[in-house]
Amino acid sequence: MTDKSGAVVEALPDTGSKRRQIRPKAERRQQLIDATIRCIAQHGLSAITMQMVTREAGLSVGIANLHFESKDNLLKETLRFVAEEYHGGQIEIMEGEEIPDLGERLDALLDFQLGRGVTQRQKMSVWFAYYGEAGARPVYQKIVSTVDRLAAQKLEALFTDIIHEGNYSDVDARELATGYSALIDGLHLGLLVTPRELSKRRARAVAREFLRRAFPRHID
Amino acid sequence: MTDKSGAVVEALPDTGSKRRQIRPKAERRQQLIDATIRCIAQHGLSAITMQMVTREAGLSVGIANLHFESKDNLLKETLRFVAEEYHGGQIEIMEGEEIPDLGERLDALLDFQLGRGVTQRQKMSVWFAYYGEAGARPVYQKIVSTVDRLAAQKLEALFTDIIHEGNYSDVDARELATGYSALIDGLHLGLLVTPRELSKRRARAVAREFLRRAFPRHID
DNA sequence: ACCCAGAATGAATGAATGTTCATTCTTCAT
DNA sequence: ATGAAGAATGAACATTCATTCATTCTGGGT
Repeated sequence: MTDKSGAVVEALPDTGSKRRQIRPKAERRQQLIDATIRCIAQHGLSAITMQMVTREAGLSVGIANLHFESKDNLLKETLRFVAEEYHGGQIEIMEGEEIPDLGERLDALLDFQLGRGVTQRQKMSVWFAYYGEAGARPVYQKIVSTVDRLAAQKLEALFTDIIHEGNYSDVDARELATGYSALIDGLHLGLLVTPRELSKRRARAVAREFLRRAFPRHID
Repeated sequence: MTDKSGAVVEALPDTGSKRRQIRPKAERRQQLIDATIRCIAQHGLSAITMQMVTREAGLSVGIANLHFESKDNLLKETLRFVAEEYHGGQIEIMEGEEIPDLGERLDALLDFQLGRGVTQRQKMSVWFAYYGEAGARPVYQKIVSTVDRLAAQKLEALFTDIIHEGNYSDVDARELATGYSALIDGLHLGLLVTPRELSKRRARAVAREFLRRAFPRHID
């Protein structure tokens, strides 16, 4: 009825192609997940809207409910993707036989955990946005727990190997693995919330020092 | 017009007193902040509504905008309160001369950081809910940074004293303080997201082991 | 060249939410 | 006892958002 607010939607300034394109379902899903990640990083999980995400993806609003059945589901799948990407990368390094030397493998792990890919603000924002909601949403807890547990086991196994190889005494692999994981999480948090106080370089130095104290004959 | 949905609001089941009460501004503000904390813990920062908060506080909806000018402001003030409570508690222990022995002071700090008060799910949920949004909201970053910086300085000072007293060599107070803070944050995160994998007891053991490695003559 | 399965669109809808403000009520100084 | 200051209320309003679905369009198979 109200013609007053008839703002003309004439501009699709971003994507040059106005032509409608049909693409396979898997591709569209990934496109939407990627857009969701960018939106969460920029606006936060609580401010995100479907219009925001679909516009970021260069698609129409209806498509989100076509490929994901609801906003809730899109957010869930996005978390699953990010979690698997992060933990999958870790696991690949830890169990990969490509790096025979255990000390070097540790270094590679650290590089991955505090390197370019993971510590991009975008990824960290998404990561902690979900952690923030995890207290109230068991679904999120479950998704993270599942992949987290496997990574923790692999880390413990790697530490056990190193302890054996270096004849380190007075060191508990499980406890050390818990501590190292927590340290990395905490450093990510510091990089996100107080980037002024904690540079990426210093974060790496701190983590490396932790490992050096535990495994002096493998690091440095 | 629609009489159909005329649900009779007859029940105020929670608080027995139906009588309107006038209380000083400061008290009402705290009442609302406390209710906000409980709501965030239970429903998450992104699901919170003003009706939820004011009902939890046992007050009417209008009062929130009377004492805080907007929802945004209420959330901001709630973060400020939680941040100051946590960091204030730490600082009090660290600079307090009540505990002359430095090793015992460290232990007291650890008790506070991983003890009953702080690691209640309620408080942790709130803490990380805001961290999650910090990436997208500079206001939150600033509030946390301000109090965080002071606590970091006090911790570094305490570590410096301990290093001096114990003649520890090959230890950098600043780096160690960064690592310890990150470790504690990471353990809080673990307690929140994967409580099944990480018990409070084990979290304390992990943190204590970190300190013991650094200051063996002060801890244990 | 033609057709049609189903991918993509976006205006419309209804529900939910933050904010306002006219009104009611409480308290206390007088 | 009385009046005024202002604390508290909650129905009403305007806005925003997730979801729907009638319609349009595309591309491959024949």
